[in-house]
Amino acid sequence: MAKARYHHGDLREALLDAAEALVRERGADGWSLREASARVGVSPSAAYHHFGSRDELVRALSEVVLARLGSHLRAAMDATSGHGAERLVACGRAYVTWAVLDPAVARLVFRGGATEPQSAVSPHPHDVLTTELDRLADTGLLPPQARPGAEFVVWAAIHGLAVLLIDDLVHIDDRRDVELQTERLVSATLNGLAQETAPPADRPLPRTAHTQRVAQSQDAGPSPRTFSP
Amino acid sequence: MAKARYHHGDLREALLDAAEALVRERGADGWSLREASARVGVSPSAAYHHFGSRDELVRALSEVVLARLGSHLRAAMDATSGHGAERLVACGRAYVTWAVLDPAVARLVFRGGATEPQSAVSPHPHDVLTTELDRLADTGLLPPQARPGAEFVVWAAIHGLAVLLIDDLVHIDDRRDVELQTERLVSATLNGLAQETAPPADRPLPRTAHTQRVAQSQDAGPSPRTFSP
DNA sequence: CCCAGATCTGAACAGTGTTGAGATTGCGGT
DNA sequence: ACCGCAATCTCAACACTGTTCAGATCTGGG
Repeated sequence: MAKARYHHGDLREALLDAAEALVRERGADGWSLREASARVGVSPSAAYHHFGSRDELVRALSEVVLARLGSHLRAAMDATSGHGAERLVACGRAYVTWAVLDPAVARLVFRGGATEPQSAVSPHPHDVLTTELDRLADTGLLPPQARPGAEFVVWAAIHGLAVLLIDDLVHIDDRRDVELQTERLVSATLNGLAQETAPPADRPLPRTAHTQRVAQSQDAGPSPRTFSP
Repeated sequence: MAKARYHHGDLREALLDAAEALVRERGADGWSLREASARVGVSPSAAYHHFGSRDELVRALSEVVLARLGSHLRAAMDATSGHGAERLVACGRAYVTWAVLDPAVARLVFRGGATEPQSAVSPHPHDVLTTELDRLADTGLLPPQARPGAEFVVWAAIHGLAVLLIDDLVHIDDRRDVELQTERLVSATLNGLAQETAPPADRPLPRTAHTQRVAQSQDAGPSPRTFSP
């Protein structure tokens, strides 16, 4: 392979791959830029022609993996023959199982924080959830008054279980038990939402970090990113 | 203040305080052991007489903060005049609000991972949740068949929202809206649990990382900490 | 063919966690 | 009151980190 070449060819991609492998081997924080560069066979400073900093590498990797997770979720749902709620349960199961099977990478991605607004993380897991809940509302399985913002309730539940597991705050030995627990969680959440009557008039609508430009053009005012304590 | 003294007096506590302040100022990872030592007025190596490593400092700090969160939750529940579900809603509100108001420290603690089994994190947030759900089951608001493991469902939901917010994956501008979203989440989860019929016979019971010695003496076999993929 | 610009190297900088040898101190026993 | 021992802290050093920058090397388009 083009090893002795002065120009690498596709160093950017190679660094992303090496970083991902290192995360998997040594944990989300147990690796260095220099190590990834060395593994690719390149000097440490070469990386700075493709990423402005180590953090930028991490963000780029996060976006790649997040998009992969998105299509994984979609595929898991489509592989289900079930109707209605079963698809959403499959989605949650895929989400949690994915995190548990690749905990280091999951930690990195979930902790990566907000991705760039213009970044094309597609399909974003949140969007997958959103379209599925739309489907449930159309089917009538989810009453219309419970639909707005329901994706955040479901996402919080699923994400919470995944994070509790990969951070070792909760421990489940068997993989099958992880799935059972996830199914219970999603079912309970969905049933709870279905039971909702009229929402309060001022129910808040959260925003995802990967907001698209469309939403930006609507509200001109600068949206504060922090609370005033 | 004993400043020029060779022996500090209570360096361990001082380092914990300095570290917490640094986390709050510069983020969960934006500080160094050396910086904390310098702020306390002590050489970097002095810290190693109280903590085996930087990670050990972080773990110790996590346990302190986690215990503080536990009693904060208990206090928030006791401050509620409401009966039944309202107490649990107050607990969730306190959990999420606490995280959002001190995001850097919350990140550190939640990411700290499993605390030492013998560590006396008391009261642990998970235990607060557990006893409250016991109360709900006793009152009859939560059917008995839904009780086992219900704390993990509720915890996952609450924790998920908190983590999504502090990691900037979801954004809610106003603090009041955070509370409203939390209330919806807890109510929905609890209602969903209340609707549960008989559970599957082999429903898994997760374990918290802060397992107490009692549980250890029951099962003699070594409990594997990882899944086999 | 040739050279502008992208790409990579090498050496350097400040800062990090961690270690080990020695200085300083407080405390319990005589 | 003293001594010695163990706890506590300092100092200097190690290997390693992210990052910068001047210069070497390659590549594609005129």
